Amino acid sequence: MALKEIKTTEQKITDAARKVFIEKGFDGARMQHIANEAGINKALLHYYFRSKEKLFDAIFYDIFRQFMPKVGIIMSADVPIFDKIRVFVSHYVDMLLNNPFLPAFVLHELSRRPEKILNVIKDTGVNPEVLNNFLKNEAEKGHIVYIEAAHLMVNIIGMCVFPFVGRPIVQGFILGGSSEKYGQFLNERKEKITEFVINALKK
Amino acid sequence: MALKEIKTTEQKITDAARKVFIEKGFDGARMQHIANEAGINKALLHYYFRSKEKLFDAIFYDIFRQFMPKVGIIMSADVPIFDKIRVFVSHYVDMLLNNPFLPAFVLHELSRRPEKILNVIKDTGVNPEVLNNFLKNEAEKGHIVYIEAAHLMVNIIGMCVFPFVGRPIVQGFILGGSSEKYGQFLNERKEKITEFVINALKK
DNA sequence: GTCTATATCGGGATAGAC
DNA sequence: GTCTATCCCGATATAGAC
Repeated sequence: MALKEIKTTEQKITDAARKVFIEKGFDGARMQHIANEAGINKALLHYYFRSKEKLFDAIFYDIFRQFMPKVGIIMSADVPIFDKIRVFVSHYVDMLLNNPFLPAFVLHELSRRPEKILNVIKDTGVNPEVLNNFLKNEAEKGHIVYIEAAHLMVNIIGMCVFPFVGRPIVQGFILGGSSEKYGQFLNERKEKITEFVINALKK
Repeated sequence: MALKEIKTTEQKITDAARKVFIEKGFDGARMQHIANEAGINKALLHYYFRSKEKLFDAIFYDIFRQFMPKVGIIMSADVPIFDKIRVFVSHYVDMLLNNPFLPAFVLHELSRRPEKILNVIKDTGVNPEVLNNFLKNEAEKGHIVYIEAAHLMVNIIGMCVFPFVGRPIVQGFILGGSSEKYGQFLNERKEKITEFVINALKK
């Protein structure tokens, strides 16, 4: 964000909505709260977006895109497989560190209203076929053991996402409650995940 | 459930509450809906449990316990490490297959009200120290590469849970939308996860 | 475009009869 | 213990002045 920027009212609203929705979820969010956060009043929300639902839709797509890993882009780079993985995990975990509450929000809203995904399937495509062929190829060359793209992707994303979406469990149970330990744990994740995945793929 | 069982009203209520809360989340659930599901009326809900919040608390602990992996029990069995992992993943994924919407619910509610975890920290302890010592031991014997218990557990749980909590994404994007493919994918998970983890731990 | 005031309704909670 | 009827607040949404 630039320093002297002047936000339009619409931007103020969407910024506020984004924040409150992520924090509270659709059902838990209050229009009043969003208005306060934006420094305006409720009526204006409805002037710009006709309903809570429409306001939600207006922000959800962007949030979803942010959550969706940029698998395609990274995978198409012309670097060895292990480097691809390193780069992907590093980028993705960085995004999560900057938006720690994003995964819980996206996953919950999608679970509650799976239809929403239809509004959102556009250019967000992941195309596992490309990755699949690549993996097959690498396996034939003997660089890695064979694994289907879908399973590999779900494995990696699951490992990246869980510490965030399951923070209370990880911090409270696995790490004994300490918030410092949790921070430390997160810092180690990138490396640990990369290591783990690469080991799993080695012959 | 036995065939001729006679449910007490309280059981009818908690069963209904469990179902509706898991489906809709706390904020999305309606007392009316729960009453309908239980075949009674709203007033009776308040007669048994004084408030929505208290009703929620009454069911949440059990659900949470179900979600928490029984790491301790399985890990204390006197079998080789790879068998432990096999058994754990198998048990845990089976539970998820039987309760596919449970993880999204638990993770969302805990994220929204992390204090709730205090009500729930009782005998659910996981004790990673035991597992940690075990892993250290196995590593020293040269059976596996060393890995911290916390990271291993988070890795495994993340891989198990993500296909469920992220169903719309997995099915919609990674698998192209087909619900058959998704079912097939789930069936493969147990084996794929076990394989992946064991490979990652091998020297 | 932005505000205040208000309509409208849904949903949690209670009163009270049976 | 279980029901019907009702209270009452909070939240979305709209009307209308400026």
